Amino acid sequence: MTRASEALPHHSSSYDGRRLTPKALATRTRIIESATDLFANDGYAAVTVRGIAAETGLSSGAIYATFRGKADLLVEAVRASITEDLATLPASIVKKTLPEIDAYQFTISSSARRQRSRKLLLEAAVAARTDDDVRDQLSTILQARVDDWTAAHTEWKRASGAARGTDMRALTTLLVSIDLGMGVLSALGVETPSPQQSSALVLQLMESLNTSEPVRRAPKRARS
Amino acid sequence: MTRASEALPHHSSSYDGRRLTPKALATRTRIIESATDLFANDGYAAVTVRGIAAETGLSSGAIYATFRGKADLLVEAVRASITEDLATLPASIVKKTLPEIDAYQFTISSSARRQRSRKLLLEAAVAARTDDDVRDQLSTILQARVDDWTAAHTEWKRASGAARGTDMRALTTLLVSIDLGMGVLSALGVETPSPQQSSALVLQLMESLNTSEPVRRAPKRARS
Amino acid sequence: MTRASEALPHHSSSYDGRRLTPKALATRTRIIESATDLFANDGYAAVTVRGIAAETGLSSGAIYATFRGKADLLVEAVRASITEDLATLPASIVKKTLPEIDAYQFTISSSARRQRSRKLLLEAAVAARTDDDVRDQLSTILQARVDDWTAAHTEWKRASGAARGTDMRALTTLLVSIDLGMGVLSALGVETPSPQQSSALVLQLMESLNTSEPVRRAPKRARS
Amino acid sequence: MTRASEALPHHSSSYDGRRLTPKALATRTRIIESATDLFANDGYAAVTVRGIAAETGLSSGAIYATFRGKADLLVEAVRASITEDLATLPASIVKKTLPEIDAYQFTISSSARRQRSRKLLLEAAVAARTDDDVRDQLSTILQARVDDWTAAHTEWKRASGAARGTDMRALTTLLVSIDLGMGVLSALGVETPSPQQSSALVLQLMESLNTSEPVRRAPKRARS
DNA sequence: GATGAATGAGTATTCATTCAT
DNA sequence: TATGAATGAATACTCATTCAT
Repeated sequence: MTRASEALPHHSSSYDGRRLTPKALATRTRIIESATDLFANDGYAAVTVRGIAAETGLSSGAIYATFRGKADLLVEAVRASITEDLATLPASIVKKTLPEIDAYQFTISSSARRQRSRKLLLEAAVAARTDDDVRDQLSTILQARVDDWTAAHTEWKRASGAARGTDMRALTTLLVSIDLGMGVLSALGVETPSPQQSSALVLQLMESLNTSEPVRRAPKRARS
Repeated sequence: MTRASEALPHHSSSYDGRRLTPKALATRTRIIESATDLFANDGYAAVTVRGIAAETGLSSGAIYATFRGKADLLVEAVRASITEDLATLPASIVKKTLPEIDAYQFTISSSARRQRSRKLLLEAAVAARTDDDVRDQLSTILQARVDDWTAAHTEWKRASGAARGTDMRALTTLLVSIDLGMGVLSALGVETPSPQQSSALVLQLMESLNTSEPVRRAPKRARS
Repeated sequence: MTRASEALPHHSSSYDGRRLTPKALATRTRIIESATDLFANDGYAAVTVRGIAAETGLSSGAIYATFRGKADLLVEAVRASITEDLATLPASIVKKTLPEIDAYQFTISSSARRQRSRKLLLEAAVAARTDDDVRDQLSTILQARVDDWTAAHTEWKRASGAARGTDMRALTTLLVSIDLGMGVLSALGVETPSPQQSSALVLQLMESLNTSEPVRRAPKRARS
Repeated sequence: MTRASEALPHHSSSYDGRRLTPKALATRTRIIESATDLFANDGYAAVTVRGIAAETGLSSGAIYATFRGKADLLVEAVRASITEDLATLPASIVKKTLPEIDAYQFTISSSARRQRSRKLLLEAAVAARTDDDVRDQLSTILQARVDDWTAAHTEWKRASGAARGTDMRALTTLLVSIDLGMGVLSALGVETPSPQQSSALVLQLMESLNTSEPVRRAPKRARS
């Protein structure tokens, strides 16, 4: 009876996709794409809602009919970006060993897509520091991603018998950190290693987990 | 595009320290300290020049007598923070091996000082993305630091004969990235490994550079 | 200056009721009812056309099929409210004397219906200050009501021989003013007299018109 | 030590006047005067902060250096208006009896000053309905004024022995209501009595309190 | 009749920065 | 050096209204 559907725009944008007119969904997608580009290139703070609207070919009001506001848009941009990232690898995933996959991530790390994603995450991190709501949402999204990746590494550990004594969550987080950290350095104008170099180092780290004793127990004579 | 670029006669704040009355220097230091705290805690964008002034016990106008503007203040805060970071370790540097020092960095990575520094750098990175002038200055400051650290690793490589075939700049950058990347994850509300875990992993990576063949040449059969 | 003045073909909403399908009439009535509630409770400025639509179970577009716009809705809400007010008393009108009726109005002045009406009129008054079209329409509606009431008092004066020298329009207006003025005070958070007290004072005023000489002629020695 | 004086603009504007640079005070007064005019003439909702600034010959930022915002400005405008109203009568207050003073208020009720004040109060009342903070502040200001006036009437009652059985607060509130109510009618485009007529009616009401028995006790046979 | 996606004008508010004192 | 009053540009967000379907 109460068709509050219009008055209170869905705005639970967190998971939507269903319950949206095809038209509305298309608009939503278009807006997210524009927003992602702008946030990543110009920086969250410097981007204007009007700018996003213009880029999308809409009026600023249209943005607010679909998203709660600029912050919500950022969160959704991150969500979409993460989702897309995951959907991008599959092709080679089955055929290689996990360490190779990890290393592969760095090989492609200079691709436009990956860079955009990394920049976006950087902007999101800073926005999250000030906006609790953003932080909470991003936390959920990203933690889930790390969890998935951790599970993959745990499975790899079990199957290969490698990395005895190494915490897979720590390892996974560290790998993600490297990627993000390079994004920070890059933003700061510091030279970062080439994809090949990063990739090689990461592979080396992963390999070392197979052979060497867990460092933890005998850090002093580890090399003897 | 470059904002704070107009050269005002009385401050080339980039390298100052000389040419300032003790009183002025004290004021300058106090301002930087307040600014660093605020930028790190509340975020660069959210911090107000007036807020910094208030925190320091000055009027906003007084800030502009010492710094070119908010952006300049950020750069100087980073410079001071970096300088302080370096001055903090020395004590133990001579007595341990480089890998242990690297690992040590992560051990103390949860100290208030280090966290503040990491947060500041995160804010700086994002600000640098929008402000070319900031980026240029920070680039110089940080590149120098990485260079120093790289030199230390290169020396270690030479002395220990370890890490054949590994690019020391890449390694150094990677180590710094891990630290910064964890700062990003932390800001995003994602759990990060404990200092012990990070430290152990890093040590393991460093150790592996001694034993194993350089991964680069034979990535496919690296573990055989 | 006159905003809602453009004459759209299908609604001269001013006097409608005829020329509408039963269904349309029902919708119209429902909308007015919702609008009245919202305007009175939340204030004209704070109420949204979409909010009214949602409350009514319609889309905002539907409102515009029936009313020229928000302002028109306000006018119609007032018209309906006034009409209803008049229809509410009749029962006792014949049995009591006019002064008693006047006093009675204040007795019931705290009823939900009366309060809503008073609040609506307050909002309307302020809206009318800015919107000439609204003002003109409300003026017509309300002036007519005061005229009716004035006529009743004039008849009473003639019949009872009371209130010699007193202008009945002035008296009527004053009685209405008291009611509205209390609404203003109430909105301002100022305590207003109880219905009993107001009622008693009004009755006393009316009574005084019977006994005392018209004050007008001898204001100076009035109390001697 | 903390000179937060600049960072947190005084903003306790409620009672200020002291602790303000002469210059600042002058600015403050000028702003209030402009705001009062605009609010009264164009209506609170229709008035723009920029408009007030322009009228005052300042930038919009200057307004916010002195007032919390538009709402605060409204409250202060009312406070100033009330204060000024009180300061305007004194001349004749001592020489006349209270009823005559009450009546006098209506005589001058068409003066520009009084009209402006009444319009302002009307706008304030409507704003108060939506903004609790405004309501609370206005409530305090106006309640105090009614209290003062009530005290005067109570004293008059005691001294003259008049108005036995009549609640002086109720009477006072009613007198104020009449004034405000006429403002509402006027805004609604309804004719209001001339100052003379209003004045005469009020005087008559007041006089009746002297002679007649309190209506309260014998409402039923009041006309017999 | 109704829907709801889209418009786009309108505005309060913030804040880095300047400058007369 | 310091103050703090003043500037004025910049922007997120709201909402009455329209119109293709």
